[in-house]
Amino acid sequence: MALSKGERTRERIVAAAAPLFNRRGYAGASMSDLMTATGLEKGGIYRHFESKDALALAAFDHAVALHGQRIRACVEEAEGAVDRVSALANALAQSIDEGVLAGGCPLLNTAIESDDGDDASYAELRARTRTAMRRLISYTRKIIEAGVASGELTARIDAAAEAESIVATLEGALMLSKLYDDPRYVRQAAARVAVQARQWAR
Amino acid sequence: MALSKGERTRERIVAAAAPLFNRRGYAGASMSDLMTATGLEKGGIYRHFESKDALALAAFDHAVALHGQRIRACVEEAEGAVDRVSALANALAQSIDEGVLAGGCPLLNTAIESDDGDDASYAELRARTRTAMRRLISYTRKIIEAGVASGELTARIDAAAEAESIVATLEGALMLSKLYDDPRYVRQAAARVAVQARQWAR
Amino acid sequence: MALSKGERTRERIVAAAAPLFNRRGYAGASMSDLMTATGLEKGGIYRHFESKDALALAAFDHAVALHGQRIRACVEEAEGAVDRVSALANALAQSIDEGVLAGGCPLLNTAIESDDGDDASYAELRARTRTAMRRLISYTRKIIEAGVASGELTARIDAAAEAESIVATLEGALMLSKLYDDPRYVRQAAARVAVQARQWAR
Amino acid sequence: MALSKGERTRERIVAAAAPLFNRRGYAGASMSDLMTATGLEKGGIYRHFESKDALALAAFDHAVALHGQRIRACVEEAEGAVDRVSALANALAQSIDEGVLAGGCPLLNTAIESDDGDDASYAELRARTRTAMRRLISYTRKIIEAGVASGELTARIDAAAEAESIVATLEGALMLSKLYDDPRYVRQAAARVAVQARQWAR
DNA sequence: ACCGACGGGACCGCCCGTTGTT
DNA sequence: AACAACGGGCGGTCCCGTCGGT
Repeated sequence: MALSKGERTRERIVAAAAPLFNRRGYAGASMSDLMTATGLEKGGIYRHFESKDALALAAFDHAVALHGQRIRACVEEAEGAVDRVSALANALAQSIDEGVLAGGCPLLNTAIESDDGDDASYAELRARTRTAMRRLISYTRKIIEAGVASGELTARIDAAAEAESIVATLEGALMLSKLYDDPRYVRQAAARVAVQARQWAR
Repeated sequence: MALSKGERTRERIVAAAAPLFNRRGYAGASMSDLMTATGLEKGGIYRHFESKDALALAAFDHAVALHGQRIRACVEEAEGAVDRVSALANALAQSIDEGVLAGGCPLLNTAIESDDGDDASYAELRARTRTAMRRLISYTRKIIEAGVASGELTARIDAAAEAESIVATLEGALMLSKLYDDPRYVRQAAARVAVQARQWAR
Repeated sequence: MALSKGERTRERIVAAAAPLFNRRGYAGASMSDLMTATGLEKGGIYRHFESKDALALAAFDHAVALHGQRIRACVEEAEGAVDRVSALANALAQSIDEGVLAGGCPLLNTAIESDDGDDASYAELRARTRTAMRRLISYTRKIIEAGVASGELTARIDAAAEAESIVATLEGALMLSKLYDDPRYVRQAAARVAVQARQWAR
Repeated sequence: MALSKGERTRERIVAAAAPLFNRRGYAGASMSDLMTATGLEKGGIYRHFESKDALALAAFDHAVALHGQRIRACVEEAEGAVDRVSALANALAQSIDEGVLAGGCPLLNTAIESDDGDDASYAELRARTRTAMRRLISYTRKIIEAGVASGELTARIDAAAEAESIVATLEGALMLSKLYDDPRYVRQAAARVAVQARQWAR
């Protein structure tokens, strides 16, 4: 399918910018960094994005899309709610692996960086983070609800609350794993989520 | 009074800088911000700190100390492992309340901001965050262990793993509450931790 | 035309910076001074030089090149060792003339300013000054040696020592002329050098 | 004899400031440097000098006095114009020795640093340098004149011109010795001066 | 007599963004 | 479509000097 040269360049820029923003943060990544990462001069970048903010948003969307795709891919390989919940936990846990998206889970990073209520330039980034996080929680909830509907999981659980808890636990564990540069924390958290899912199945 | 004028000013600066750094991040808070926050000119600040980095570290230590004191105070009011674990969860959950320390839990914030391995200026901040987080987890573990030792809690649990899980869950929930500006997430997480602690008591 | 716009601007900056550094010294000339001298904003200058140091080095090289060219031009007009030595002395003496290079002999200035052993930022400047001075002395020596070889000058003189002495005398006299804003000292020194050269010819 | 405590401190400051200014230059030595060199706080220094300029002038005078005393002491040990001229040359050559006055001959240094005609703050320093240099040349001239008057030296020489030439040569050689961190240049220059003085005696 | 606290300003370096120019 | 040149401004740091205190 035909992307024009300009569109391909745009994609290249976004793909190069995403890990950079994810590692250094939106404010921490400079146009200089982006220039070296993309191999383009400033003019070349500004041709495709009207501002650094606009590029940051595109890069964030790209990162979130990658992140979401990987999670959905893992989940859809599994069958049944228990396995799917486990798969989702494992997939989220893999966010720390370099190679997936350098810098870890973009939702976590952006949620923390863009939390300053005053700053206007973060508003849109924050809004998108909220939406993406909502989607992640909602996706988790639907997996649980499907399990309940099919009878695989007990009806006594509150799917919405459990979904929030799962995401919170995993993101918190991701933070610890990043802090200590040690995957143990997320792995353990993912294992716990899997255990709990199995308990819901009894 | 034991503090000289300079020492008092130093404390004032640190006290004013701590929430600023905690909200805007270490890189995001500028010396200009610090000047307006402290009411001092740049020269006055640099009299007490040899660099912005040094001030940031002092402010971080201050924030962590405040954070830790508040938690310990809550915990020590409670009796018994179950209540103490619940108290700790509630105390951590209060980190989002403005008024305690604007900007939320400093450990969470710094862990995320200082995660770029390359940056040399973050190294010390990161090291201190690790130590402080280790202490928080360790403190939690000791509460559980004391409960096990006294027979209040079942010996079947792995205190270290549970402590890590509790902290991860609460920090992850703090992130969600900050993202959505809604205390619901942390409150729910704290409630869950309390429920689980009660289950260990049976 | 062989120079691009950027290269021309770079030359303009160097040409404007050279007399400024030569007059005020490397540390004494500020970026503000350079901005007004070049008519560019800081951003425009930093486009062409990565630091003030780099610009200072380029300006020094430029000054030395100008200085050397003028001397060589004077010397090459003369025939015979005696006249050439005299021409070199006169050319060096002209270093004080404003219009040639404001601020006097760059070798003298830089040798004095960059003499603090501790300062790292002066190291390269100092190294280049040494090289340039070595070249000046060496150039003088070769003129004398050529005179000896052709039989014009007596073989009893030590060309290397005489070259050093000539340069030392002229530079010292330049210093006096600058101090008193009076060309008498260098003129007299140049005259002496010429007299001595004539004595070598007998 | 009785100097008050304040006067002694003042002397201490000047003695500590002199080598510092001589090495780093007037502008290059900061009040911070002076504080560490003197062991005093800023307030302690400004109690005795109304400005950095005033201290610099006092330090310059001190340096020049030291310098002059050493030279006169060397000269007065010698008898006869030839030996005295040689002694003066040797004494001046010793200016490069650390331990005498770190940073070399203060006249040379100040003459070069304060040569920017525009700068008002250098005016007084420059004026004093002129006076001190005039004195040095004049002192040299008088030694020669005394030799002529006593019949030790030929009357065919122009004492004033020879004095200027001697000082110029030695200062120029000092510059070379400082540049290359090699006493050879000044030593050779001093030897040449001695040889010439002996020729005047025939 | 000396210390310590602070102000206000200048320093260099880097930032992001715009505008000609290939 | 991309580069290269440049503007204007803010970043942290260090400067010199004053002034209240001891």
